[in-house]
Parts: sequence; structure tokens; C-alpha cells
Amino acid sequence: MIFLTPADAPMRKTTSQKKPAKNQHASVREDHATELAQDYVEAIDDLIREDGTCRLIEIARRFAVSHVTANRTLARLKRDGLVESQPYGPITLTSHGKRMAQAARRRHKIVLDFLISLGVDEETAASDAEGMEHHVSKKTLAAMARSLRRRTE
Amino acid sequence: MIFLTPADAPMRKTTSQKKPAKNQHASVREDHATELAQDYVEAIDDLIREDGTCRLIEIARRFAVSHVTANRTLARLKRDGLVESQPYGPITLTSHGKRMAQAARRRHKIVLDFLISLGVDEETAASDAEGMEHHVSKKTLAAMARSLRRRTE
DNA sequence: CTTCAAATGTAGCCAGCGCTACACTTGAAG
DNA sequence: CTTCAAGTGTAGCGCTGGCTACATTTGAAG
Repeated sequence: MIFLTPADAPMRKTTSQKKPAKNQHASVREDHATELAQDYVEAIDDLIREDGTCRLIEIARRFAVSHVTANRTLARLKRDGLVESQPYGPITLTSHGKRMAQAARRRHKIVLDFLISLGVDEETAASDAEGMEHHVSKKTLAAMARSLRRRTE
Repeated sequence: MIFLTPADAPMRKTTSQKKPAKNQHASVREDHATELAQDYVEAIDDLIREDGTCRLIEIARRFAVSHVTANRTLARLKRDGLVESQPYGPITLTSHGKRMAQAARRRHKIVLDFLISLGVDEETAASDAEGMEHHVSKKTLAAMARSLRRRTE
């Protein structure tokens, strides 16, 4: 992903040019773009495991959005090479999509288990994990996994 | 906040009607709307503490967006009663905005300290806390605070 | 084979949040 | 008082992600 800097924020042309000073936020925005994608592939993967197939309407129901919204989002995922489908047909994941779903599932499980180990009730943990999993870096995820392992021993 | 359900997802008109079945996602979306607002009031509060005043351009720099984007976002915050400003003047927080900033600051600190206590390096912790703080419920925040207290003893 | 409900597709609207380009204000330096 | 750079405002564009309304396709029941 190319790092675009707006004309207004010329990142103090002083020296380094690598790692702009205060731009945690820029990467946050970048993440936002792929959050929905991850949620969708995760849901598609779930639905295929549960029902054997994945229909548009089920995705729409799961996200509580109209089938139109689900359809347009899926079109973007198709464009981006994450899912495949024929008109009026079921939705499948590409190998890329499957990889992403698997990674998401793993992250999700670690965050969820970690929250529960923290003493959060399962319902709250499930809800929070849903939102948090997209903002947990590899390092933090590793720290959570470490903490879980420690408690298990 | 009124809970709108799209026509397509009529939440199985079977019985209860309270707590639609699988709608963790709906609340996630609702949060999204106020995330930027919280980030902005937090930044404005920071800037006023640091510089004694808060100018549009400084907000734009902090978020690495154009001054136009910052301006329009601030207009929304004005509309929503969080900030105040006169044309070409500095930006201030309303009492409501101040309250929100204070809450955000508190949440932020707990999440940040907690991540550090987990063994995550400070830079990573700062970056992750930025994204996570908006998805941590009161219960989970309390659990984090509890964990911190336990380690301190 | 027909019918009909459910699923899917399409057109078009709105708001949020990015941007560039250009116009206007402000305030400090001359 | 003038000038000029920096800050601010405005017009207009693009993409994402919501929606309703309406059209089309599918597949099962008759």
C-alpha cells in the first residue's frame, strides 16, 4: 500500500522521510478499508462450515444489512479477488479469501479466549472481540497468546 | 439511538423482538459513527493542553489529513454540539465535548497501560490502543483495570 | 407446465470521509 | 500602510457503505 501524504501535511520536510512523525492515524484509516473485507470472509467461511453453502441473503442477515448492501460489498470483494460467485449462485472464497478467513479466525479466537481469561463474561467478550480483532497487532496478539499459555500451565 | 432494522432482515418475526438474534454487527456500525468524533475531541483536548490553543491546521497535521477534511469533520462536531469555533478562530470544546474527551483519555490510558503490562513494547501499545479503545466495552475496561491493580499490588 | 414466493440483481438516493484547486482572512514583517 | 505567507473557507469530485423501490431469476409446489 502506497503511503499518500496530503499536500497540507508535508510531514516536516526536515530530515528522515521514513516513518512520518505522528501518523498512527494514517495506518488506522488504511485498516478500516480491510475490516469489512475480513468480517465478510470470516462470515462466509463460517456460513460454509455451518450450512455447507453461502447465500447472499444469509450474509445480509448476519450483518443485519439489506441484501443490496451485502451484494455491493461482495462485488468489491470479488473485484479484490477474495470471493467468487456466479449470478444467482452461491458465494465461495478464493484461495486468497480462505487464507484471510483462516487468519481472521485465528486472531478472533485468541482475542476471544484472552478476554474470557481476563474475566469478561462470554457475551461481552464475543462482542468486544468482534471489534477489537482488527486493531490488534501481531505483537499484541503474540502477547495475548503468551498470557493464555502461561495461564494454562 | 433508535434501532433500525432493514426491510430484508425482519429479525424473524417469531417472538421476542428484543435483542435481535445475531446482531453484534449492528452495534459495531453504530460505534463507527462516533469513533472519529472521539478521536477528534481527544486530539483537541491534547492540543489545548499542549499549546494552550487549538487551530484547525494542527488537527489536520495530527491526523495527517488535509485541512479541508479536518474542517468538514469539525463542522459535523459543531453540528453535534461537541465543539465550538468562530470563522478563522481557534477551536474549543463544549462541556459535552470536554466530558467525551475526558472519558476517552481515561479509556485510552487504561488500555495503553494494560497493553504495556502485558509485555507489549510502548510504541506498539500506543498504536494498538489507538485503534482498540473504541471497541472496549465498560466491562472489559473494568477487567483491564482490575488486572492492572492486581499487578500493582 | 404454470405459478409464486424467495433470492438476487439494478437504479438511484443519502451521508461520511478522503482529496485538489482556488478564494479569502489574518497577522506579522517591512 | 502595504505585502505576503500561513491559515481558513468553499466548490466540486471519488469511493465506501447504508437505504428503498422495482425488476428479474430460480426452484419448489401444484
